[in-house]
Amino acid sequence: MKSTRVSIKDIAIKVGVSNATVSLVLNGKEKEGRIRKEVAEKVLQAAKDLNYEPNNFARGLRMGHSNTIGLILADISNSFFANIAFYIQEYAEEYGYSVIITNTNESGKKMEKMIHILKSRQVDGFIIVPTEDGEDYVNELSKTKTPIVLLDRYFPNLPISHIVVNNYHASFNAANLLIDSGCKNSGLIIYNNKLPHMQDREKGYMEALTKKNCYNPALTKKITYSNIEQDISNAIEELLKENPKVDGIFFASNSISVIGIKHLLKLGVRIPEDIQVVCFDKNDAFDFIPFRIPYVQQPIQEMSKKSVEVLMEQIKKTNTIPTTMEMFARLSNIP
Amino acid sequence: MKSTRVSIKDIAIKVGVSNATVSLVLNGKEKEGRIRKEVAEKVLQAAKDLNYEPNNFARGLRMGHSNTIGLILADISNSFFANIAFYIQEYAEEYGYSVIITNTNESGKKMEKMIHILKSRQVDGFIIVPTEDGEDYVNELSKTKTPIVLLDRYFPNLPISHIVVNNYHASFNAANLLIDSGCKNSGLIIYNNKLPHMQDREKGYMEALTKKNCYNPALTKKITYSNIEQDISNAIEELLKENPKVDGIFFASNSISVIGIKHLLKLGVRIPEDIQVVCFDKNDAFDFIPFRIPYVQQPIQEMSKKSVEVLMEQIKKTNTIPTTMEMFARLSNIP
DNA sequence: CTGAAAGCGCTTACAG
DNA sequence: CTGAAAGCGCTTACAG
Repeated sequence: MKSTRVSIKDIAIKVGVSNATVSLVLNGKEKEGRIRKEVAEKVLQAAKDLNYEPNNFARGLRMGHSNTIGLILADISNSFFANIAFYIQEYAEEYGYSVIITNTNESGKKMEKMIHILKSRQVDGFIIVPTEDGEDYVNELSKTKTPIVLLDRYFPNLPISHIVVNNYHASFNAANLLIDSGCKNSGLIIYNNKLPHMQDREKGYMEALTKKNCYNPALTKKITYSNIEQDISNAIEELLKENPKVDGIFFASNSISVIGIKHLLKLGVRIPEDIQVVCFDKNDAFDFIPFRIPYVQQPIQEMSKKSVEVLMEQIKKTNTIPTTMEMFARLSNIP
Repeated sequence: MKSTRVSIKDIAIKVGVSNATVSLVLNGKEKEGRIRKEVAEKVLQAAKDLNYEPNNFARGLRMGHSNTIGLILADISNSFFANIAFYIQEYAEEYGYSVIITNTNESGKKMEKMIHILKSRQVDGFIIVPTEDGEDYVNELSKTKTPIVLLDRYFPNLPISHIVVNNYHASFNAANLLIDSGCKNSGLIIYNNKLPHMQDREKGYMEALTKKNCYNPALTKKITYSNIEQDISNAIEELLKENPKVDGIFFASNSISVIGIKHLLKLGVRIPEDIQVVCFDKNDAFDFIPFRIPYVQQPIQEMSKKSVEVLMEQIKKTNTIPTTMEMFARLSNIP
């Protein structure tokens, strides 16, 4: 079913002026073209009467840009990223940009595919939460001089703008909260991921405990995203069986937290009496528990806002050097 | 920063053939054009070497379609809709379509704006979860013969395809579950929304209770989306204060459930000992509670799949009559 | 088997 | 103050 489209030409004919005049008026450039007021008003009226909608393809083809940014998320079902998507859309709109949201499920191959789809759709820039195995694709993309901002994660070897949280600092504080609350045998459940954002979380945790002489490497459990439920279940059981004295756990991501707490509760572990828990990122489900679970609160709104700002700067200017921004997270919901 | 674009022409020059030949090869139409194999291979190789990416604007302008569908959601932060977005994207991809996801926050004005944005981006069709006050905008849009599928909600007066759940039936069953579990004084917390999907939920609940002679209109509390937290808090307090015998509550939507349960727990109400609860839609947070909460499980994946299928049919064919599809939800997680 | 050419709907430098 | 015309990059009917 093809809808009958009204073009600039139709308006021009109806009003009895040229395409150029209509285009000028419709784009609010009456002054530049010094169009007479009466003409401008007639054009506007005709556009309304005919129910004119501009054709973005023609415009984009001519102008060479789309006023669209491509957002590549690693896991849209994760509420942390869902929130990011929401805010990025809000801020992009302020600049007159739309956002095409795509999802990779932490797969590099899927990321490559999404990059292609978005490129062919002529997005003016990318905001990417890259996957662990996606460095080459991001690098390839950046070689084409496309504006890119990496969000939440980054590749240390690529000179590409990125907005991240100081993960080391956040984890360091989270670990200290456990220690200060009396935990002598804290465990960590974290992704087996070589990207610095995850490495930093592990390092922050490790160094905090080491400083207080209570770091035990056996209590750090690495899990994979692709087998998250089973891996966490195993990790927790190992932690409890091998080390019956475990009295604290730091869950190093949003999805790990949700699944981790679920398993603890299922096993009848009392939080915080038996085991104290600190999480990375907030989750709505925390409201369902009759006790407070402290968490690392990332400045999601600020991060989203900045990523749009930095991207816009890159899109507008011809030559920008990469902008790196590190934000600080703070502990929240401390009992 | 404008990236240097490679066009079909560049390939044509490099290989020494015409634009037409390149285009034919690139679109896999060698046979139609009966291009020689050697030429085709050369073209393909050159495209690779030059890192060619097709320009969707030019293609869309010429072809008159975008291979993109616009998805208008009422509340992207609601996991029910977030899931729908995920599945629709997956299924659309199978047809070679991309999805632009937008959000209205239950505002009709915002919906109007999103329709305009998506139209100007030449989407080939719309999948819309409409807002209560959005009937006129949807009606206006449908007059332009644009393919539309309404999802989850619909307007009874508009002859537009829609995929919904049989809400009456689902609520009827949910109410009966409360009754069968021994509830004599059930309450309902539901949106004050005149759209049939919500009306049906109320009606199903009401009629189930009426049949068993235990319907008490005072125990039905209407709340608004815009003031959801406060309204639910008030509704629950009223329910408990005015009717100390309340022994069951049906929360008629996903977001109502989450907030409602949170408030019940905060007030120290024991579920299900003091009050039994049934919810519309599943929520991850349910996993955090050491008891089972039954819920109406909508076939999200099927609904998403069907909405894409129906939309594709409308896009492909010139004249289709509206398709209405009602699916059945079932009660899940019954203790 | 392949090329030349028109045209999709815009915007903009240029001419008047 | 306004119009005629070129051109963005593609696809396709037509001619050869």
